This record gives sequence, C-alpha cells and structure tokens, in this order.
Amino acid sequence: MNNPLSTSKRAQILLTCTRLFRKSGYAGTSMQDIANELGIKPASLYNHISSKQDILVELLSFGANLFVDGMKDIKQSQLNDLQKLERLIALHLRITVGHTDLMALIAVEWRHLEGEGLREYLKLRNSYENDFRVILKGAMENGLIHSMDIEIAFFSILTTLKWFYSWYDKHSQLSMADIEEYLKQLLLGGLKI
Amino acid sequence: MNNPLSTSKRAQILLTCTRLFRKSGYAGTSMQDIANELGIKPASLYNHISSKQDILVELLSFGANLFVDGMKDIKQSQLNDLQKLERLIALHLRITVGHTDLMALIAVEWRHLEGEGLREYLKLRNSYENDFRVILKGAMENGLIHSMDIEIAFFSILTTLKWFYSWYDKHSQLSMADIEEYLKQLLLGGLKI
DNA sequence: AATTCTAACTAACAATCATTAGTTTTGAAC
DNA sequence: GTTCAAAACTAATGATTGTTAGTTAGAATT
Repeated sequence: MNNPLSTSKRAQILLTCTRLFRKSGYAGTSMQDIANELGIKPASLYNHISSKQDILVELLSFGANLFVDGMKDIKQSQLNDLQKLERLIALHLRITVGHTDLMALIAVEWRHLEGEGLREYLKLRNSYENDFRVILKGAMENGLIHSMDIEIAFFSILTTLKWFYSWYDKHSQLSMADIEEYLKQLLLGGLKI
Repeated sequence: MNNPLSTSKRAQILLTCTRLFRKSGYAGTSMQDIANELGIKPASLYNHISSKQDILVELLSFGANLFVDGMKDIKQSQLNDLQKLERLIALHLRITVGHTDLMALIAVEWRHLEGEGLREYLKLRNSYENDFRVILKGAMENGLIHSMDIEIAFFSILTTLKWFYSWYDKHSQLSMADIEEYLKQLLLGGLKI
C-alpha cells in the first residue's frame, strides 16, 4: 500500500504529532515523546521525516491549504457577500470537525515555524485573511450587514472561528447543522440588517 | 527600596518572563534566555526565584486574581445583568491594556502549569467563568438580551475577550473609550433586545 | 534462492536543559 | 573602615535535547 494519507507510517507520525503538539505544544513535545507514542525508538523516526521542524511545516502547510482551497471556491461562487460569509462559517466548521487537533496548531503552534516554512505559512494566512476581510467589507458596503469598525469585527469573527475547536471538543454531540445555525446566528445575527 | 511591584529584581524577572513566555512560550524559553535578557548568569536567577515553574505559577496566579477580584466588584454591584456584562467587557479591556503580555499567558501558557499550581489556577478560572455564565444566563432569562444557546454565546464572547490582546497590540493608538464602545456593540449589540 | 528495499535497531554525538553548591563581589548601614 | 547581607559569580551536576552513522531484521521482489 502506498497511500500517503491513511496507513503509511509517515501519516501515522504526522497524526500522532498533531495530537501531541496540541496537548503539550511543539517545544514541549520531544522526539522521545513522539517515538514512545508509536512504540519505536526516536532515531527510527528519521526513516520517515527529515526533522522535527519538518513535521510542523508539513502539518501547517496542509492545514493552511484547507482554508485557502475552501476560500477559492467561495470567491469564485456567484453568491452575495453575506452568503459568502455564511459559507466561510460553514468552511471553518467543516474543517474543525474533520481536523480538530490540527486547528490547535493553526491557532497556537504556527509561531514555532522558522525561516522559509514560516514565510510560506504567513503568505497563505495573509492571503486567506485578506480575502476574508474583503468579503466582510463588501457585505458592509453593500448594506447587507451593519457598518462598524471593520478590523474589530473581523478580529472577533475570525478569533471565534479559530478557537471554535476547543468548544467543539466538549460539545461534539450536537448535530453539525445545529452548530452551523448557532454560529451563523451568533456571528452574523447581530450584524444583519 | 522594598516595593515588590516595581523596581525589585524579582519583579524585573517576572516582567521579563511575561514578555519572553509570550514570545516563545514557556517550554520554548530557557533560563539562559531569561538570564541573557537581564544581563546576568542563569544561576543568579535562583537568588530571586525558586524554579522556572514557580515563575509561571506566580504570573498566572497574579493574572487570575485580577479577573476574580474584578468579578467580585461586579457581582456585588446593584446593576442589572446586561449592565454587568458591559462592566465585564470593560474589565477585560482594562486588564488587557494594563497587562497585554500577561494575557498571552492566560490564553495559552497556563497549560504548562503542573500539580498544585495547575489545580489552584483552574479553581480560580472556573470560579470566574461560572460567574460570567450566570450573568449571561440571567440577562437572557430576564429578557435583556435575545435567547440563544448559552454555551456557544458564552464561548464566543469570552474567546474574543481573551484574545483581544493580540488585536490591541496592533491598534493601541485608538482611545480606550472608543475601543470599549466597539467591543460592547460587537459583543452585545447583536444580542440586545 | 538471491537480491533489494524498508524500517527498525544500537550507539553515540555535541548541545542544551534546569538546577545546586560553594565562592566572590557589591553596596549600604553602622 | 568594618560588618553584613544581598546578589552576583564559577563550576559542575545528571538528564534530556534533536540528530547522525552504521547495522540488522524482515518482507517483498526478482
């Protein structure tokens, strides 16, 4: 079997690291910790990955692209800006449900990226956030939602979505449709005209 | 001079650590890093503090008590629950402005607490959060704000307030009065009846 | 059966980790 | 100028850090 996404050892390592990095942080997780979790010796990890930093780069690049790709679809759609905002909320929810631990790395651990890996990540993040901002601004200017300080509204919405994984952990028994409705009401309900 | 809050070496160390822990995280900051910043040798730190963990405990205990004390005043006041929510927003804003770096430790680094220090911290945090929840619930039940899922509304409001320091860093040129008004409109505007 | 490849292993590396013990310097009070 | 305590220092601790080199066991391919 050669599928890099499911059963390969490399994927197993990446999945384990996502969980450990979330629990103890990147700096707080040692190669020993990772190896223990997989039942092998630390040195054996290097048959599959090239460095600890490489793992972080791999995980965050994968995560960032989930958002960038999702944004591309939404941008290309013919929806109005308010509907696009609703789609963005659904996108965050879908990614959070499918990759809960990974969201913790996106929220916190990205700052342990170094050099080129950090630059690449910030490029993707800035691209996503700017697109998001443009849509939010458009919704205001087109009178679809109330006008207010764009930066503080953007910050609040994105922060809630970014940290939503920590809430979802404890309330994952609710249906996705219900959660989506709650989030839309909470984040947009007060803004809608 | 004996004032433990301003010029003492201990206070100097705690202040330096707040900044370094925010920048690199608790696990990512070494005693060497701390000593370098202060222009002394790592061993010299132990004339003032008893361990690295002790520093974290001290900082987070101080931070947690800022919120618990603020909550006590608000609870004891004769305001209605909506006015109490407004006071809570002002409390977060005031603490964030006065202790911006410390808020990063409250948002992220608390999980590196161990043993008794962790238990003590969680006790304070749970006490604060429960009080907050009760007020929010009261505002809904008394018809002061729209009814919706209490847990998700609570999560969103507290998350925005908790991470507000990262926004404030880049927008600290605005007046506090303006920011306070923005935050109230953003967090409560959509909820108010 | 012989060969190749994968992925584990042991052993070792220099570097860094938080911390302790013991000693010297500093600076203020007397 | 002497005393005394605070706070710096040096030196060393054992543990752990991420990583490399070289080797071996086992499975898959020829």
